[in-house]
Order: sequence, then C-alpha cells, then structure tokens
Amino acid sequence: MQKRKNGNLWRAEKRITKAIQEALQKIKEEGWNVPEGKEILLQRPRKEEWGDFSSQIAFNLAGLNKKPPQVCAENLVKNLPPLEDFVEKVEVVGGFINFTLGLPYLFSFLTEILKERENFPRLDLGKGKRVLIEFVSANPTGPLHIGHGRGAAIGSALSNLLEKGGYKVEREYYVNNVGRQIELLGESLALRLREIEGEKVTFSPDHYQGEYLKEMAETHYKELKEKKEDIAYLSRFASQLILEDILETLKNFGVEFDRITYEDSLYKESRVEKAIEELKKKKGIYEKDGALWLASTQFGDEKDRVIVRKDRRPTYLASDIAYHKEKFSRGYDLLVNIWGADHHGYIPRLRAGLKFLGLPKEKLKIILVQMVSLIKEGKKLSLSTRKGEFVSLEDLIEEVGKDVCRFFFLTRRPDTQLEFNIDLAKKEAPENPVYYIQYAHARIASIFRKWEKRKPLEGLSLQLLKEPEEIKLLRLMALYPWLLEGAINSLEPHRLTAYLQELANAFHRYYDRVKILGGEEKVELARLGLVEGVRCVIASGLKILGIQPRERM
RNA sequence: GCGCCUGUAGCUCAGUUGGAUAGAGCAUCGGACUUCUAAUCCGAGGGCCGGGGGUUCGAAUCCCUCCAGGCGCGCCA
Repeated sequence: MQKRKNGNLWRAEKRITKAIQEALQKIKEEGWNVPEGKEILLQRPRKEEWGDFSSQIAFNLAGLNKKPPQVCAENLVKNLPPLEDFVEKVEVVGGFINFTLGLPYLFSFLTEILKERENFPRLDLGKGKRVLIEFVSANPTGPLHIGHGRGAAIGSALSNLLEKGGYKVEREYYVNNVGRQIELLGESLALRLREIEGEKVTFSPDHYQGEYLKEMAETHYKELKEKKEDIAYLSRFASQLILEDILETLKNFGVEFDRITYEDSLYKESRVEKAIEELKKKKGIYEKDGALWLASTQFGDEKDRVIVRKDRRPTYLASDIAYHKEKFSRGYDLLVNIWGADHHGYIPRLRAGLKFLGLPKEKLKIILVQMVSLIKEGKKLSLSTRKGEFVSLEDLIEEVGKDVCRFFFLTRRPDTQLEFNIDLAKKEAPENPVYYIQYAHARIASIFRKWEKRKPLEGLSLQLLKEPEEIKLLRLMALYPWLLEGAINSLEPHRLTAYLQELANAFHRYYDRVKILGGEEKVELARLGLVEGVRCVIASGLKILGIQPRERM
C-alpha cells in the first residue's frame, strides 16, 4: 500500500493535538507550568455551536499556574501555530478551547472517504501489533445459549474493530474437552442409549438432560450401541458433534475463528505438566492434604487453590495456566479474553498463576460479559444448560434475525446485565435501530439506482454543498476516525452503534429536506458525493459490527 | 457473611484522562407523504443520574457508607 506523504494531515484532531503541544512548549518557555507526559485528548463538545473538537487543557494549566482557566486558555490560543487551512474558528468559552473545522477541510475529508470507499478510514494504531482474542470458548456439552451469543457478538466485533485499527488479530476458541463435565456428557449419552433399549434410567442432577442428547442417541444408535459402555468414547463422540454444531451456529451468527485450541492437546504436549513443574520451581505450589495447591493468596486471591488433586489429576486451573502460558509464548502484544461474568472469581487465581511464571499480566485484558436473561411470553427463562431449559442462540437468531440480535448485544456495555425481551425484539423489529441504520444505507443505494447518468464521482464541486444538513453530515463524518480510535483504545465496540445511529439520523433528516437528484448537475453530483460518503461510513461501521449493510429494504 | 458487576426519563440503554445547561431509542401526545423507499421526518411532555456523606474550582464519573438487583465464593469448568 502506497503510504500518503502527508501522513495524518487529513486527521484534523491529530493536527489540533499537535498544535496544542507546540503551544504548550512555547508557553513553557515563557515560564508557565505545563503538564508533563500527559496525553492530550480532545473531546466532542456537547453542543454544535461549540465546534467539532474541544480541549480542556486550560483547566489543568489553571491548577498548575494558579490562574483562571479562561486566562490560561486565551494565552494558549495566542501561542497556537496557524491552523487556518483546516480550522475556521478557535474560540475560548469558559476555559474550554473550541475548534470548528473549516469547510475546505471538510470537503477534502469527504474526498478522502470517496477515495477509500468502504475501507475508510485506514488507521494504523496497531502498527501491525499482534492481538489474540479468545472468546465464546463454551464447553462442548450442549448448544450455545443466548449468553454465549452476547460474548460472541462482542468478541467478533472487537476483533473486527482492532483489525480496522491496524492490529493483526487472531480469533480463538478454547475447547475444554477434558474433565468431569465431558465425562458427564458421555455418561448422559450412555443413559440415553440405554433408554432407547427400553431400560428405565435415572439421571442425576449433574447429567445433561437436554433433548439434544436424546436426538443424538436416536440418530447414531446403530454406530454407538457397541460402545455404550465406553464412556470415554461417548464423551469424545458427543463433544465433537456438539462442537461442530456450535461452530455452525456461530458461523450463522457471523462469527468465525482463526484457531481452535483443545484442552487435551495441552496434556498431549505435556504443557500442563511443564507448567506445574515451573510453578513448583518458582515456589508457587505447595502440598497439603495430599493435593498440590497454588499459593494464589500471595497475589491477592481470597484463598489458595488446588491445582493438582489428591488423585494426581490436575484441575482446570492447571490446564488454564498452561494454556495462557502457551498463548503468551506465541508472542502477542495483547491478549484479550472475553469471559462470562460468572467466571470473575476465577481471575485472581489465573493472574496469580501467571505472575508466578513471570508473565507480563498487563498484556492480558479480561473483558467480563454479564449475564443475559430472557423474557419470552412475559416469563423469565432460566438458562441452565444441564436441565436443558434454555433458549438456544440458534433459536434466537432464527426468531429475531442475526443482525438485530448482534446489534442488540453490541449497543450495550458488556458489564451490564441484559434483559433480552424476545417479545419486544420481535414486535418492535421494524422500529429497531438496526433497521434505522440499514434503511439509511438502503435509501442511498436506492438513490444511485434511480440516478440515470451514472458518471464517476470525480472532480466534484463540493463547495456547492451549503445546506445546514449537508454541513452537519460532513461534520459528523469527520468524527468517524476519532470515534473509532476511541473505541479501539478502550476496547469498546459499543461506542460505534450510537455514532451510526446519529449519522443515520442526520442522513434521514437531510433526505427529508433536500432533494438529492434532479437539481443543477454540479449540485446533484456534489450531493451524490456527499451521500455516497455517508453510505461508505455506514457500511464501514456496520462491517465492523458484523451487520449486513442492505441495498434494498 | 465475604468478593466482583450493576443502579441515569414510564421501558431499554448511551454518557472519552473528573469539566460547559445530563442524551438517544422505544412508549405517550400533536403534526408532515401528488416528491430520490413514511422501516422516514418535525414538535411536545418526561430526570433530586438508587439514598446519604466526602474529595475537588468542578462529580453521573473518584472515595466512604447504606439500600436494591445479578453473579461468584468446589480437589466442576
């Protein structure tokens, strides 16, 4: 890719930040105290009349220099380098420094969008750094439920987002195909097989009693009947089929993985053994009551945890530490885990284990996704996998649609509990914000279908865009890269949804007031360029969210 | 009991290092289609940001405390 010579020149907020830094340097030479080593972040003013970006740096200066913010701001502004080529107004209001972008800049920004199309903007925050995002990782003991769906949506949107930011992203699913849960799965299948043969069987509460195993037993009875005593075989058989099913569901949900890691491979490669050995060497493990314990209290855990049982079998913690050690060894710059919030108590012990091994814990970010409860026909449903009383993700996708479902999960912060009201989601489907955004996209596509001349959108006279609604759209689009960077740096894909709604709203309003086709040719072309720009930004945003931009509705 | 998360409009939720008069969607009420798709647009009402205390020039945001909800506290994963 040919890199632009002028680098970030098209990014107004970057240039403003740089200008502020220069001004700070200058007033420092005049004897002012200036904040050192502080990243200058711009914010978006709450009101349009306050411009496009604002800085509150003067409030910091006020504290450091014992002068009113207004005075500090004014002095700083006096020392700003010339910005006229892209900023039309710099104003100090109550200590805030407000920057209003100039029209020529906004026009060139649109030109930039039209050049890159849906790929706009090209960001290079990640600078090719490698990120691993591990998510879903549901045990292959039953179909995914709606809670997994939330983690899946967030994980895949976050992956897309970081990829957009110039990170090299790998998406990974960790499969726990070892241990008691898998054993129980095999036992449950065995019981179902015996049931088919007319035997009266009783399930313990720990067994998986969902219909899916009954169906599996019926479908595969012939090939399994010889193996019905071989629990290990049945466990493998069932978990493999279920995993395939899970991955299929996720694919329908727009989620795919670059890598699947199986827990049993960690054992086969002696990684668990080695991790335990190393922990022993690093004095992280001691023996008590015949078991081996991880001294996790040393690093803030509530109590020490068993890592190898009395019977010498390692616990889940052992393989998980081994797994994370292995992930670290692959050399990523950032590791993200997306976990169900019910695992939160598990974090301190894992971190303690990693700390003993001397792994850089700041490279591991764990995003907890809170529970999803479901309301259907006015009733709250439980999500227990074992009892089999849950609404599967597959059913949900079928009922409300992939796009609505993803959007629903992606508008909210991960750490709030979510009540998914299925009746409402279905009933309100046409009013749903996701359709609102898609409709904006479809309307623009429709305009272009209607447009007969079909010229290339080049050499546009963008200065003919003068309507307030047009300027508003230009200003909003100019925020997009800034917004994306904020979402990327904070690992918060949900910021994108509100922005897309706002952009769609500005478009619908424009569409309502201003006729795009049919005016004087140069104006028509400029307007087409404008709405094409809007379409590209919407398409770009929806692509990150994993939602289909629609051509028609 | 202890730990973690949450509490913002009737409902579902946003709210960039603490900053300007707290926002959106839905719902409600009132208006707009001989026009590029009305799945749209415009307007109105609606809030002691759970309560109380504190830090600060400034708090929805930070600290303490209480209340409410969820989750966790296994030699399960």
